[in-house]
Amino acid sequence: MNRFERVIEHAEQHCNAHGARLTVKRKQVLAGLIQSEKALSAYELIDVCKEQFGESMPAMSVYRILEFLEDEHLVHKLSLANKYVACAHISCSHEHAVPQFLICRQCSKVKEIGIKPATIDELRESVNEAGFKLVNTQLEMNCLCEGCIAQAA
Amino acid sequence: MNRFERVIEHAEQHCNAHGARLTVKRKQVLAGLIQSEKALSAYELIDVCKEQFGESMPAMSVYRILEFLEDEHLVHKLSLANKYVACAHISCSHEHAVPQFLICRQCSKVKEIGIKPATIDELRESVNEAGFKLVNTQLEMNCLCEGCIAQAA
DNA sequence: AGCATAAATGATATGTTGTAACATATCGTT
DNA sequence: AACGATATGTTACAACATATCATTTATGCT
Repeated sequence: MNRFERVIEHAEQHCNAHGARLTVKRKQVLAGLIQSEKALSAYELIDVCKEQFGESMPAMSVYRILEFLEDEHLVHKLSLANKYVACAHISCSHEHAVPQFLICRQCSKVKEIGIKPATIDELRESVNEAGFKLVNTQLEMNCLCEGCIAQAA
Repeated sequence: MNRFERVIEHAEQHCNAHGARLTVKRKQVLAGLIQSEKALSAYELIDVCKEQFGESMPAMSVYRILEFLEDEHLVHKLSLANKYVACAHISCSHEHAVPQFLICRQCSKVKEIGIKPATIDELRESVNEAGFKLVNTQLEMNCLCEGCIAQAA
């Protein structure tokens, strides 16, 4: 069983564990995201599904499915780019912290990282000083990835 | 001269200083943003301009003007919310650092803050460790503002 | 002033992202 | 089989954004 299959397997077990159903369509959308290895817009995902599974996939369905997958923490929405990316830790057993995302503006490759809690605390402190409260600590940052840096040089 | 007029005055001088033209339309768009005191979408801004100046303002013009105002650092685009906000420091004389934004998800009020350079450095360090490079340090964070927190309580 | 040029705006069309509302299909239970 | 609950399909449209070409307005030059 390769890495991809293991991740899907994990996702399935995760859903089964609390009565959520990872249906065929949902599995296709998740698979499309995982295999593309980068952030995709909902409409790009439609194209990927068409290519890979020959199935028409209405926009509405994709959005609904993405919402389901988000609720299951299998997918993250990147508001900064209006794109969606598979969670990098589907097959990890440990509890997940709220992640931070580095988004390559050139190629949409995404790295999901965990910033040091101390740094996050400092950020939260700055926010509190301004009289606001963070609703979550999901940070999204516009970056360039290694590959695109090398290419630019 | 009230605060609003002073800011517009500053914006005008800023543009004149390097041959950029703060035309009537551009001034209206900027004024609309400043007076609303929160982030507005381009289309909300069209409505504001219609109300305040009775002028029709095609979407295309608003986007062009927003782009101009961004280039002049008079306006910031908030990608997290697809909205635009007037720079909070138009009438400051000091050099501007790249700002960070706290966006109230309830009411679109925005606070422009400067996070401690040390914290930003730590963030950048985390990004570098992941093999990425920040293209800028404009952070946008989903928050609740004081007013909306009070209301929710 | 008159003219050439560039900058700004207008007008129209279209692309992209996302949702509302209602219809149909599928699954699980009794 | 009948029912309720969940999932998906269909259509239409709202909201956000850009492309392209025409027209108008400002500016510099002779």
